[in-house]
Parts: sequence; structure tokens; C-alpha cells
Amino acid sequence: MSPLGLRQVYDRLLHAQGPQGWWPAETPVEMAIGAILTQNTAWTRVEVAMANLRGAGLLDARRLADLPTDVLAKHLRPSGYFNLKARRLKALAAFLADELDGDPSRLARMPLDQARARLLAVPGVGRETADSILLYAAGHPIFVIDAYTRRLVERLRLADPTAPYDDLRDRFERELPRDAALYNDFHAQIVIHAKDRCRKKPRCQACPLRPDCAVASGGTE
DNA sequence: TCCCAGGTGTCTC
DNA sequence: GAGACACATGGG
Repeated sequence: MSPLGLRQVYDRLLHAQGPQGWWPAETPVEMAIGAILTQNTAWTRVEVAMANLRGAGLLDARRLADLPTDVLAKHLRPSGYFNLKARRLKALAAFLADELDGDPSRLARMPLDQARARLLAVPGVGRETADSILLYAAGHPIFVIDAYTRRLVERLRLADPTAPYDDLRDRFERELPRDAALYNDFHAQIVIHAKDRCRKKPRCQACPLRPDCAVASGGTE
């Protein structure tokens, strides 16, 4: 069992990194598109594909849904799995266009369970992708469990990192207040920490998750 | 050259 | 239900 509670972990990350107010996209539609494109892919590759879509005027659910799969796949090539993601993105875009007037933030008007079930019924939208859209595009209070979150869980021995997705999500949601802004920022803190600190400096002596962390105790990096 | 990156669906046992 | 595998590019 970790000596740190989840709230304490969040407070340390927040203190060290500052509030993130985060999902690296401009609009709810871009967030939903990014949630598909980032599946098992580094975000740097997603940004290239997103730039292609933006340049082609395709950051729009109806246009994406109507585009031939092979044409869309060409735009998505830099993000990897481009044939697969073209099919998945068209399926999500069709759902958004047909049922939400192209605006994923309209999921906020539905009860969370209903909105999640609707998303999970879209081919290629699994738990993590659905929850990313629900939290970041629609503002529902649901915690996103991704590879970064599992690594944090493993490192701090918060739970079994191989536990089923919903078990880990329940763990976070039980121990934290039901607050979309908190879940949004906590997940962002985990990602930023993993990418900017621990991945580049695995032996970082100023890691805010260390008990003797200089950053968390008010020292300097 | 090899490993890895913010998953999901399908198939097999 | 669990595990293996396919899906693909490009940076380090």
C-alpha cells in the first residue's frame, strides 16, 4: 500500500507543475478526434495528423463522416494504424453528426451512464476513448485510466496496475471528490509528469512523488 | 536497428 | 474470461 493517498499525489503534482487546464485541443470536436487518433500512439504523431485534417478543413463531424475511408486514411497516415483509425474516426464522426449535431459537448446533456453507453456502442470507441471524450469534451466527472495512469498506479503501488479498467476508475472516483475539473487536471498532471519529468529524467531527484521531494516541500529544482 | 507510444476488436482455448 | 495477436508510423 502506498504511503500517499490519491489526493496527496495530486496535490504534489499540482504544486510542482501548476494547474494544467488541459486536453491538447481547441474544440470539443478536436478533442473527440484526438481521442481516436491517440490510441496506442504518441501525441506528437497525433498532432501531425490533426494538422493535416485542419489544413483540409476536416475538423468537422459531418465532413469526416462523408469522406471516403481511403482519403481520410491518407490524412491520418502520420498517426499510425491509419486504415484502422480512418474507419473508427468515420464511425465516431457519423455518431456525432447524426445524434449530437456534430457537437460532442452535447453529451453533457445526457446522464453519464447513458452518454457512456452510447459512445461505447460506436465501433472503435472503447472505455478509455469514451471516458476521454466524456471528461474533456463534455465535462462529465469520469476519471480516465490510460497507460500513464497505470504506470503511476504501479509506481506508487496504489492498486494492481493490471486490474480491469473499470476497477481502477472506481478506485480513483471513490477516493476523490466527484469533480470533473479535478479529474481533468489530475489526469493532465499524470501525463505531463510522465512525459516531461519521469520519462526524460527517470532518476529525477526532484520528482514531486518522492517522499523527500524538494519541489513538493517548497524547494527548487 | 530496435523499442516504444495516452487502445480496440477479434480470435482461440 | 483470459491471453495472443493485428493494426503502422516515426522519434530516440
